[in-house]
Amino acid sequence: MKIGELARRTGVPARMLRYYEEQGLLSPNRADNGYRAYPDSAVDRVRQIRGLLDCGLTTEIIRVILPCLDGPDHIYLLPENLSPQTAELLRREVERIQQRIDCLTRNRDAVLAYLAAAQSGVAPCAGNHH
Amino acid sequence: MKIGELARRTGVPARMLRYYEEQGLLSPNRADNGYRAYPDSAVDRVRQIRGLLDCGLTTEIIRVILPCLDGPDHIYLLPENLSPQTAELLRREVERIQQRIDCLTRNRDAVLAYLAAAQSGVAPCAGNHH
DNA sequence: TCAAAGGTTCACATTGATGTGAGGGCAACT
DNA sequence: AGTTGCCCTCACATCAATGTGAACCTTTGA
Repeated sequence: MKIGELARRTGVPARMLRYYEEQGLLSPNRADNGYRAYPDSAVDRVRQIRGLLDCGLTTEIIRVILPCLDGPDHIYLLPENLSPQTAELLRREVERIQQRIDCLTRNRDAVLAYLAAAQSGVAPCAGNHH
Repeated sequence: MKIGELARRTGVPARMLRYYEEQGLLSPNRADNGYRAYPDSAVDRVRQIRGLLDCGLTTEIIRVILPCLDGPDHIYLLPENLSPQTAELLRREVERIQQRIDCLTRNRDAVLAYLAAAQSGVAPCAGNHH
């Protein structure tokens, strides 16, 4: 598929798709005319990228962890693909992801608790003095 | 405590503490000489802010959810503090936080699976062809 | 008293992710 | 053929978060 359709199907501006390519996150083929040709799988991949970006990961980090997401099925674990350094980097990144999950979970629960308290009419000093 | 100590204790540069104040996330008192005076609780608050920033939230959103984090104990739910619009905004934000959690969890698991597969020597098509 | 350390404001620079537009080629349809 | 729409590259602008430094005042300690 061409860039416009991918943009439509993902909601991500074509400008960003080109940017992600520049950052090494996408590698579309080129048609004879120079147009980018994306496989169908690109839709999911772009969604992955956007999700991770929204979670505060940088393109640099995403580039490292993206190869892990092609499913653990057809892994092609060349030693140069997963050097000990890369593995260590990945472990560290999992650590940081876990911290983010914990942080978000804590804050989600706090906000939910706040909303619940508010909704159950625990409004002490103003508003509903009947 | 003064800004330098808060910076030391949180690892956040003083510049950023002033910026967070400008964004309405911190409101230190001022001493007679004009120096900012932070309460001890500021340490935790700054950690909250940093955590949420790292998770991709903006200062604008953090400003909205920060009041929820002072513990559901001493909530002072004035109606102007939690208007229906604010409540709705909070619910929507919880939604987005949940999406982030899901995304991070999925990706964490994928990376872990990848690492596990790599470590258990499942390197199919290259490297160890004996 | 003098110097060093740390505080203040103000302002400009940078970085990463994005917006926007110019200038030009390719493709499809009337 | 000409128009419309999509693609290309290149470049400059923007925005939020952050770095950096100047110019100046306050506290601290030799």
